[in-house]
Amino acid sequence: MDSHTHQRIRRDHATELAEDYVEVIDDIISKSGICRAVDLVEHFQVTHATVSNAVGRLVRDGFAKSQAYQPIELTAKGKRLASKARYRHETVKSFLRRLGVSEEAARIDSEGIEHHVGKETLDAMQRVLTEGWPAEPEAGE
Amino acid sequence: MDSHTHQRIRRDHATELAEDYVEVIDDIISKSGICRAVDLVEHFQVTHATVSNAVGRLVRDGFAKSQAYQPIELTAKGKRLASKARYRHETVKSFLRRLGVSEEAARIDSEGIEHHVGKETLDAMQRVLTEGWPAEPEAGE
DNA sequence: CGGATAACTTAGCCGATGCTAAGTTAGCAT
DNA sequence: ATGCTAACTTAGCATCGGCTAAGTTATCCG
Repeated sequence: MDSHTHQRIRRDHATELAEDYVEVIDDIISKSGICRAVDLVEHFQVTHATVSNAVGRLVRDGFAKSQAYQPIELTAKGKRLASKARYRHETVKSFLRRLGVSEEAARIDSEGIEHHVGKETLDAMQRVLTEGWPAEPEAGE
Repeated sequence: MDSHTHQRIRRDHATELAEDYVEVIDDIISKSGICRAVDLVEHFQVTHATVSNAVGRLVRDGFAKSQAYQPIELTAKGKRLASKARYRHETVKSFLRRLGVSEEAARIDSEGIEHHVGKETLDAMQRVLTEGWPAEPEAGE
């Protein structure tokens, strides 16, 4: 295992929460028009203070815009991240369903897995969804 | 998405580093007889101080034993966690290889994914490795 | 045996992500 | 219009996982 792997994992962790947030914010805006902090409080089951901090980081990093006591909006950059995250998330979840995993387990595991799936793996999963399983390496039993 | 999912993900994160550490410690002990902090420094590409803190948490949580300036050992609990982690890790990596992902990408992605794979998903991956792909849902196109 | 050097620990810092408690603002209802 | 309540922010704290810098211990070599 090379020396860069763990550094990549640490870097992934740093953006995970941002991805989760923008994905959920985008979702809530699609469904109900606006996204308030209280919606995120409910969704993530954390306190208002935690959401306030997290949204502050999103704004600082250019993913969201917000004025005090006003609904949260995404920047273009935030929307791009959201749709990338959603694509990965849905691909992983559909793939797990296709693998035979239950809806419940696929929902839970895809949340955790989506942030660690590189392009190659994602493409392989997508290929299964559109073209079926790859060939067996041997004459199968 | 239910309210417990993100709490589970947060809980997973808390044990991720412990899993990575015990897995690597166990590995190094298998290969060279003893595991020193400096081996972990090299492996994870972090400083001695970071390793010292991390090992302190492992000891505190009952996964490892260590005396100052002495090699690190695993407790029975630590060894159990290590072999669980290794099994998951290898299953995920082999599964990705079978999916057609390159050795390099499988190695990297399996590192991140292994911590988020529940029993059901793990079993499904294992089944593919031993029995081949599941049936297609429809008459394929 | 006595140093030099490598290995390790400790102290103190930072940022991320969580919390509680307390203060502020917005918005509705009377 | 005033006041209540819900929504939000701010302050201050903890833990984790990084870091640097400085101190301590072990070990090996001459």
